[in-house]
Order: sequence, then C-alpha cells, then structure tokens
Amino acid sequence: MTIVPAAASPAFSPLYRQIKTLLLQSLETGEWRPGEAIPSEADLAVRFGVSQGTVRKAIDELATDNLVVRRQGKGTFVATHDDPRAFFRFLRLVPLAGGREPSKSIPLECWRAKAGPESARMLGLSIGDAIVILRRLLQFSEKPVVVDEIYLPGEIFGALSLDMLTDYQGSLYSLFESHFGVRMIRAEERIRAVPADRTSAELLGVSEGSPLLSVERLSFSYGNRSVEWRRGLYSTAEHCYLNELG
Amino acid sequence: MTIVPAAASPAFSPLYRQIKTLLLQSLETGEWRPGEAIPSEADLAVRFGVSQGTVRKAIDELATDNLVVRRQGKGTFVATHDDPRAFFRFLRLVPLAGGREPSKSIPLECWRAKAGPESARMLGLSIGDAIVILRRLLQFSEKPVVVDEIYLPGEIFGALSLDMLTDYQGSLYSLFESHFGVRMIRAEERIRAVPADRTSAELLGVSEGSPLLSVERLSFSYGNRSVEWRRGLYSTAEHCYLNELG
DNA sequence: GAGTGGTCTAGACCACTGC
DNA sequence: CAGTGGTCTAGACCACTCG
Repeated sequence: MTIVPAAASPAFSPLYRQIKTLLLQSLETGEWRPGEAIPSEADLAVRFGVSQGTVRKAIDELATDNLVVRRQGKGTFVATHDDPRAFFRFLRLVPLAGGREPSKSIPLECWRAKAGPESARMLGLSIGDAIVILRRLLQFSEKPVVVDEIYLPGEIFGALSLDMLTDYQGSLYSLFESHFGVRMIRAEERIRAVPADRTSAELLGVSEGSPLLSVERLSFSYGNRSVEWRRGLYSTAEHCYLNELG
Repeated sequence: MTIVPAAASPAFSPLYRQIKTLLLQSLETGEWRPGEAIPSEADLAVRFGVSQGTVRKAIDELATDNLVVRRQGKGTFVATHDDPRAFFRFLRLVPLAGGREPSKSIPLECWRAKAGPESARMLGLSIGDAIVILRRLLQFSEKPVVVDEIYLPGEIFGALSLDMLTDYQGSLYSLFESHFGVRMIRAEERIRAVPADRTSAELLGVSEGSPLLSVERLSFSYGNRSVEWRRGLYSTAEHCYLNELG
C-alpha cells in the first residue's frame, strides 16, 4: 500500500481521497456487503495508518455519495436498495394531489435478445451481444401509471426470468442487488414528451396519441459502469415528475 | 450572542450549525452581497469566539447549499447568478445531440394583475394581491424551444417592465438579484406531458396538440420564501430535460 | 459501561493566489 | 512575500445504542 502524505505535487491527491478509493474498492469487491456494517472509524484509522479524522472525511464523502449510511451509536453501513427509504431515490413520480400511494410492479414479459446499435452503445456492449429485455407495468393505487422497457446486459442478468420477478417482493434494484450482485449507485434521466403509441395507451388506459412523459434512464454501478438502460412512459394525468433544484 | 457549547440536551444544536445560522443571517440581510468575499475563516473564528475548524464546517454546509463559493488562495464568495456557470443550475434542458448551444431569452409581454387562487397559493399571497406576469420565449441556436409564463409578487417586482428585460444582458435570476435584491436559492419543478395549445404551438413552431413538456417551477429565496412561480412549455423535438439521480 | 459516530479544539503544514 | 482556503493530526468530550 502506497499512501503518500498528501505532499509532493503534480496530480496531488489528498490522503482522505486515497483512503476513499481504498474503501470504494472494498465496497466494490464485496468485502462488506449491502446492509452490513463496515469497520469502525478507529479500526480503519489503524488499518490505514492515518488519523481518525482523515478516515472520517473519506467516509463523509461516501455518505454524501449515498454509498454508505452512518448511524450514530451503531456504526456505518453499506447502503442497500432493500431499505424502503431508498425506493423513491430513483423514482421521482408523485401524485398531483400530494401524499403517498401504494405502488405495485407487474412484470409483463422478459426475453433474451441481441443488442442493437442503441442498447449496445448505452450499455457499453458490442452489437449482437446477449441482452435481456424486461417489460413491466407500474401501478399506483391499483391504477396503471408507468410502462417500462428495461435493457440489461445478458452476461450479468442471463438468469433473469419472469417467475423470479413475479415472486420477488421489493424493488427491482433490490432484486438486482441480492440476486445478481449489482448495486446501482447513480443514474441519468432524459425526459421528453411523446405521443402514446397503441399498446402503451391501452396498458395505461389513455387514448392513443395523448401526451406521455418519456423517461430514458441510464443507470451506473461502481466505476461508472452502465448496467441498465430503460425507457419508461409515464402517464401524467394524476401524477407528475418531481425534481428538486438545489 | 448566545452560543451554547453544543452540550446540554433537548433540541441540541451543534455549534457549527449555530454559526451557520448567523452566517445565513448576514447573507440574508446583505451584510455581504452577491459576488463579494466574506471574511476569512480566521476572522470569523475570532468574531464568533470559536475555532477555525468550527467556522470551516459551517461554511462547508453553506458551500454545499450553493450559497457560497470557496476559492482556494482567494477567499469565500457569496454565490451569484451573474456567474455564467450558474446558468444551467436551474435550466436542465440540453440538446439531444449533445454539446452546448447559444441561447437567447425574448421577452414577449409583461403586465400587472391580481393574484388568482393558484398564484396566490403558490406565492404565499392573498387572492387579489398585486402580481406581475411575464411571458417570454427561450431560443436555442435561433430556434424557439421554451415558452415561459412567470408569476411574481407585485410588492417586490412592481417595477419590472418589458424594456428593462429587453435591455438586460444576462439571466433573469441575475436581473432579479441585481435590480430587486432577490436571490433564488432553491426550486422545485413538477413535470408533466401536455398537448400544445394554439398559441404555444405557434410560438414553438409545432403543430397544435403535439406533446410538450409542462414544467412548473416554484422558486425559493432565503427562509424558504417562495418568490416566483412559473410554467414553461418545452418543445422536446430536439432537446430533452436532463436529470441526474444521485 | 463499552463501543460507535459526532463535535470541538489547537496547532502544524501544504497549495494556491496575488502583490 | 503575506493571506487565503485545504489537509492532517492528536486528543478531549458529547450523544446515541445496546447488552
């Protein structure tokens, strides 16, 4: 282990960032799994041969990156999509009326295919590589609101099946995490307004051609690796996409 | 000044947060104006009778809240909307093709009115209070992309006029800041898909009824005071609304 | 009470800016 | 060079959780 005391110069990286990188590696390789506690700050300070304050600053950044959750008196835990509080981190849809609604995910189809130009580019694959495609419906208060089409690299998600999805309780990302060892940590969404096509209109209970939100999401795991691309069509008759601008 | 050393208990607030509150007050009252430097950390430490580390932590939070910008070697500066880098903080529209485009704001109309139920509720006014309404067009690469209708409290923005807007170089929020002493620090956007009405369709050069993004924005100044409500219709033929999910 | 994260301090030194 | 923010340390003490 080569830790430079933040001196020297060109391309200088402070100590706490080097520590952060080391912690990131341990997270990525699964030394500590989602939901588990990582070692205490004091332990890590000894392990890396730095002061507790330096470890602390590294963990602070991991916490603001949502990779880790601190709990005073208990410890620091690897973030997990199992936590119900994480549910709305990636789904920005809220009822127009306000409040929260019971939601339900209904898998429709799941099949294997070969990557076309677009999905290959998005997922960092070559054209023709194996992919898995999933279609599903999202309901709020028993009413259909979103149709999603989700593209996944076959190499990782080859074992995904409709049964698996139907049986599973919890969010999709929670399933990805527990069954495929893939943790989503960041995503980009590109939003446009489009007319409803025939089949989506039927699924969502709106008339063909009526305006829908098209939300394309590219999700990333560790190391900025894109591991999911999806396109959702949102009915905004009774819901809207809520975004906070800081 | 009553600074409690972060001891005692119920409703305990750490020292650095008390310092943050004091700094916030100085920002709000305009003791330091947008673009100016605030006193050095050492000076503030003396002024408040705490250690530099504590002041530092308070400023850290102000910096992550985008209220203040740190520049190593120079000082800490009150954030300003004049800074061109701040332009895309509130406008999340990007070209589908990627890259940046020259943009231009074209004021269309500006008139005085009385607050209706909706604008009163949004702006925290009573029905019938004076408001100012502004309509404008946003172009990218000479092509119209957004029509905005902006509602402002008359008490603050009574002096706003079309001439003022036409003459002004820079963003709207930059003008609000320099001419009206109002700094926007946060906003919420609610996004839906709607069919284009006749006049918006003409302005945006799309056909009536074609899908547009409806972006309703409520903007807040210090103390969570809502001081602007606007509704924008975005043509997403060649642009999309980009959102990063952390 | 032991163990964890959270706060606060005082002081040393580094990196960057501008005179 | 002086002045600024940025890093790092060592140590004290507080707040919270759990057995």
